Amino acid sequence: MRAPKTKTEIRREQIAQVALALVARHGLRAMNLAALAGEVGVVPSAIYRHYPSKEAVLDAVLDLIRRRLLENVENVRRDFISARDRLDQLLRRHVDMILHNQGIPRVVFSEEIFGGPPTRRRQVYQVIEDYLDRVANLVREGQERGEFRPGPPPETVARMFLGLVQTASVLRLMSDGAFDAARYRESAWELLSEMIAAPT
Amino acid sequence: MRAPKTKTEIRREQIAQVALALVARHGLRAMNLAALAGEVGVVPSAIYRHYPSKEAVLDAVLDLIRRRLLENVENVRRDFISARDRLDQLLRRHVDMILHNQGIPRVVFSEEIFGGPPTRRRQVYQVIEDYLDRVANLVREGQERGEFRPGPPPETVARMFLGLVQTASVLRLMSDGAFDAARYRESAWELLSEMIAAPT
DNA sequence: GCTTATTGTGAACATGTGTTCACAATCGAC
DNA sequence: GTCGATTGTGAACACATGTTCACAATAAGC
Repeated sequence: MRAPKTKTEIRREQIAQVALALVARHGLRAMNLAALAGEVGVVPSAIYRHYPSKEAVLDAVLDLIRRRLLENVENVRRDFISARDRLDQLLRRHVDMILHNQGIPRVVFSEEIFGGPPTRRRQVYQVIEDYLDRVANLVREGQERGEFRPGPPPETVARMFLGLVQTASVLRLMSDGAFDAARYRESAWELLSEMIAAPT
Repeated sequence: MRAPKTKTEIRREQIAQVALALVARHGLRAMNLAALAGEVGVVPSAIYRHYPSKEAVLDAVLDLIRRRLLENVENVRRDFISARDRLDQLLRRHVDMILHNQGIPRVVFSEEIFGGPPTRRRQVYQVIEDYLDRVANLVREGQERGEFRPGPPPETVARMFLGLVQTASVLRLMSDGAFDAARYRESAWELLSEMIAAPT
């Protein structure tokens, strides 16, 4: 049973997506060439027709993640006006995304990232910083409009925001899904939004 | 150059500590038997005189981490009275500990934990839950004493507390030490403590 | 339809790493 | 000091995994 020949652009995309899905289900370690090729329906050496190395596949996966993260911010900007709504919805979507695709935190916090070449670490750090910047901007705008009180540094709030997602995803992963991430998000957001809100 | 014979209890302890240090410096992947044995000053197969497997060494490392984490809570309880001081100091010490020994987050969030046998994941989850319980208790006591306002659920506050540490440690790791974790802790704690404080 | 570039295959190779085992050195009890 | 138990050594093994390469099948251009 030979796999049908497919144009390399399409295969590249397919491989990246399958890779992300693999990581989501069983961790980065499960993203080995045997499993990856198997899931694609191809033999391991065929991967090298489309990527020069496994490292390159990982890069593609990281790019996939980057795009999805920043896309969330843009969508929220488009769909909502008030800073509070935007943050609320962004948190909601970010947590949802991570619950449905645990590959993202698994990749971002993985050994291969920390232990790998410094280039990759910087690359991932850049993605996170980008994301943090945009969240901080949402906060800053809210302060300028008088929705939020001016005291809290937007960068700090953005990082605490990220902390909520991190905690939710780690506890979820650790507890085998038993941890109720949605409820935690709700409860924590109530406190966080109250913390930054303008006094009534 | 033959290594001196050492009683197994001492070697066991030594191996666990060296293992944790190795992870701290270069990630869990660096904790392989070659490096581990080399650092101990022994040949790889000698490790098996003291541990039945590498898995068992990891277990010992986890136990080391568990002890250090809970020890922090106890010390803070002993040294301070007010709930606010206790939380402040605990956060301070926890962040310090992680900055000085990044092996801890590296182990706790690593692939080997998530991907390994469910037993180990539950074991780590238990440690985190224990820790969260104790932090929640500090918060609860503060509320009962009137130091903190009664609204915020102690469990949520405890998880947000953990989120601060997580974010600090991840950003620190990612940025190659450039991220100023101490300043973030300070800034975030100011917001968090204000959030839970009793109205003046 | 023929040619050429592209994609897929299977086998082999290199490497890193956990583990076992027979043997040697050393320590402790008597 | 002798003897048995404990600890350390070196070599070999098993296994997973990334990678290469010669060859086969297929798609695309003319």
